[in-house]
Amino acid sequence: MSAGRPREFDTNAAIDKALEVFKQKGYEGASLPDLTSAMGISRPSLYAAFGNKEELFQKALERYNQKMSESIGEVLNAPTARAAVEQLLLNVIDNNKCKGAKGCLNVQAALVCGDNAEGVKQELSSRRARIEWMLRQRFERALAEGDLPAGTSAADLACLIATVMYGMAVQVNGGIAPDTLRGMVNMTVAAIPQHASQKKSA
Amino acid sequence: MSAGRPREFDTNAAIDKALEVFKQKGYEGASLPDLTSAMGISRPSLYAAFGNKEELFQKALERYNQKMSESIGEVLNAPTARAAVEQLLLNVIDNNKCKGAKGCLNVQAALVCGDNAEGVKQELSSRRARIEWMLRQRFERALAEGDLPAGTSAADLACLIATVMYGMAVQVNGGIAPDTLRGMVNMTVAAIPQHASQKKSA
DNA sequence: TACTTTCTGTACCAATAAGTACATAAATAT
DNA sequence: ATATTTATGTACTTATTGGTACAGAAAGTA
Repeated sequence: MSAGRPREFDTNAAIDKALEVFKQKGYEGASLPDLTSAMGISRPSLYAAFGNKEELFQKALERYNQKMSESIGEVLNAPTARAAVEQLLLNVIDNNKCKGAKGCLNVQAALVCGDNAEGVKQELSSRRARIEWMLRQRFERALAEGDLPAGTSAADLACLIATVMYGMAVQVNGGIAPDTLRGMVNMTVAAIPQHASQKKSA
Repeated sequence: MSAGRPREFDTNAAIDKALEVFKQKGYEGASLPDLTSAMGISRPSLYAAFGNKEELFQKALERYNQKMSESIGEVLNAPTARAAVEQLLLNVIDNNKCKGAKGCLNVQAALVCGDNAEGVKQELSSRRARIEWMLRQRFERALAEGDLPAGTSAADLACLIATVMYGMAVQVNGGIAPDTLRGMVNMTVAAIPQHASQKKSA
């Protein structure tokens, strides 16, 4: 181990605590006292370990998106686009059932902000775009495999699913019981184009 | 006219200016200097005329939702649920084509916030619920009229359309070109249940 | 004209924001 | 044991936040 007094807290655990605060209050709404008290460390320790508030946020954001990408990547391995989307949206429901901050960091951390946080806002927008791109890739594959009917726009479908996901983040953030979203998830899944032969009657 | 020096600015015009700022930067992100400079009035004038920042916001919010309700109410007069939804979502696109702050005040003004703004956040949530309720009412009527197939859940459908609307707010706020949303609006409209006899082939 | 009422602008206040200086504590390296 | 390196906690600084006191200006009323 390198010389010097060892850090008394676990860096990743601290980041996870910070992530919760950012998710709950947003980037700007999370004050330094909010963060330090949740992380259980003093202000100078935070600065020593993470640089500053924005760098801390970026690290939390990176961690969040790493888990997110991994989870989505797994889900998109489902055999059909339809099954993948269903699991994707049901996961959103599940992830918001456990106690803790509700919603999606990529959506709500800085949807709007003061001038100082414009950079953060843009970063979030690009993170969302990345996820939308994953969806699109999956749908293009489905199209190539004949899983989705020819003529379907992978881009439009990806946009729809992403849009529904963002909307779900707003809904759960607003306090809706996650399970209440089940029905609308089913309708969304049903909206995915399929070949006439696959359609089941109501 | 009542005695005393007359106000040198138009109250409603000032509120509209404030509304733009709140839409762009959110309730907390909009600083007093941001507001006063946009409104073209001094800080004490703002306080004299509107009370304080939160009251000003509430007035802006009320104005926004008044226009919103009116517009949605009109759109929902369309003969079918499907036509109503289509126009509703196309209006979202149109409203974000003109320059100015993008998105929806009810969604982004305080999706997350510091402790002081919890009240505002809740108010926004209830404003959204009110709009969702309008949708639901319309769908229940459609159900009663046989416009929507029996067995359709008006609540779930209202939830879906509202969720898509919120998601669209996130999308346009993130900088997407409004027209890019056209395709996904079409898919959303196509997702509205209809009788088998009405379905047109792809 | 004098008086009252209300608005406007400068200049301020207390509270809080993010960020840091510095002395001290705790570890490793020699 | 001593020196070195790094972490910690108290206490501070500067900038900005929302909010206000107060003097002066502009109107109506008598």
